[in-house]
Amino acid sequence: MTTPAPRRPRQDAVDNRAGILSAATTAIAHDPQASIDTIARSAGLSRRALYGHFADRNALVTEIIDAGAERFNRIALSVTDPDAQLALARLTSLLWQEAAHVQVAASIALDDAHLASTGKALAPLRAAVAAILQRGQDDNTLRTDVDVATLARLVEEAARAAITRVDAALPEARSLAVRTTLSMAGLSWRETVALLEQHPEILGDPAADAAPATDVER
Amino acid sequence: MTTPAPRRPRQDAVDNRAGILSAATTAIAHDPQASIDTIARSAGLSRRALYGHFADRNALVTEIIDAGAERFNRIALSVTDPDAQLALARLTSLLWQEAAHVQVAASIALDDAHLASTGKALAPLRAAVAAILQRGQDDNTLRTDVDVATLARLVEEAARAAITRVDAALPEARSLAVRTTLSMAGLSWRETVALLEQHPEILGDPAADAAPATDVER
DNA sequence: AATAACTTGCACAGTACTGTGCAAGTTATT
DNA sequence: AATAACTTGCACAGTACTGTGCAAGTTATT
Repeated sequence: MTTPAPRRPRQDAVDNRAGILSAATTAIAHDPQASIDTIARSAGLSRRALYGHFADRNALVTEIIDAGAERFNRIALSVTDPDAQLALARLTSLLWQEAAHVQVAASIALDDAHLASTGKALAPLRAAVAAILQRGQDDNTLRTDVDVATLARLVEEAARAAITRVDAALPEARSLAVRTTLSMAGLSWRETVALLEQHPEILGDPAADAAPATDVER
Repeated sequence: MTTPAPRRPRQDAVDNRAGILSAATTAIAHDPQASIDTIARSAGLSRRALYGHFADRNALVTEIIDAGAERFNRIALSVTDPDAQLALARLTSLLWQEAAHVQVAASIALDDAHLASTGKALAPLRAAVAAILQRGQDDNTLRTDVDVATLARLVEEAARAAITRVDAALPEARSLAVRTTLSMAGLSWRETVALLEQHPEILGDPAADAAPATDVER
């Protein structure tokens, strides 16, 4: 006998799998301990069907973490401003756009059960942040009263607070996240406001082209 | 028949009750979902005995929240500096001393199950913080690019981050908590360092009376 | 010394899950 | 139209708890 026809997965199954991941992302962002039943039902499936797509809860959570982490790490690599203040501002602004996924990371990252795997997945992002902060300390554009490792943690927490504890629907939410992060990095609020006025493209304002002194490479 | 002799509780029972509260404070700070068994055993008692002192898990948690909140609220009332920057610095410094209790509050406050009761208990503290921030915005000594309510949340999160995410055993932990809070309130890190140099008593350093210009950088 | 107060250990009922097996259905693909 | 792939619903075993009752033991207080 030959190999049994290797048919590829049915389209509805592919969609359902994606639906589960999406539902789980939302549900877990809301409550890291959301039950399998809650997730399955909010994806329009039975609990039993979910186990046809994921071996167990951990497999599902791991896949969400990895997917989210990959987006973050990709963003981190895309930020290349030599100026540390600008780099930190741009990174925060870009990450904010991924708010839904960031919230998952924020929730799971605080969950002891997955601390280790989350940490590994986010390593590139954290390395990028540490590099930016180190650069800023070296040329004295960011605070030097805290060592880089501690500063990285504080900046991460500040960003997390701004993203998870402020209504993302507010028009100034994104700007607030950026200003919060820069505050934690040592700038006064006036410096931060001035910086963002000089670089309106950081906040992705489409009507910001006509701004006075915009001269940043693309 | 007369009333059955109203004897007061035995000393060992009083001690055990206090021991449970103390063990629960520590355990819950570490993990808000710590089980009754874990708490009872770490207090050196059986799970069954704990139920002799508290009706259920909620009664225990409520008592911890209320006790912690009372300490915080008392501290908040004791801070009377007219200068908003100083007031915020002193408040943070004093609260930091209650680290163990702060950590419980930090953990429980993030726990949806007790969000409401924690909020009610901490209302006086939050009102005091809001008053300080409002004062600082009125006389332009704190940032005015964020409304008071949002700023209060961000400052609270910054303090929480500095207290829970940094090793409290480090000698500079307390100073760090204060600097973090002031950063979030809009000051640059240099302004913060200067403020603390001018008011060494805020950090409660006993040998800081004569200190002219202690270098904070390392 | 007497005794009320307290603690322990065990059994038990209840809750809220996770993960698996299986038969009976439904649906996409060939 | 045939069929492999998928989903459902149900039953079941297992885990990790919470909270209660009760008998037997221990300890502080009178």
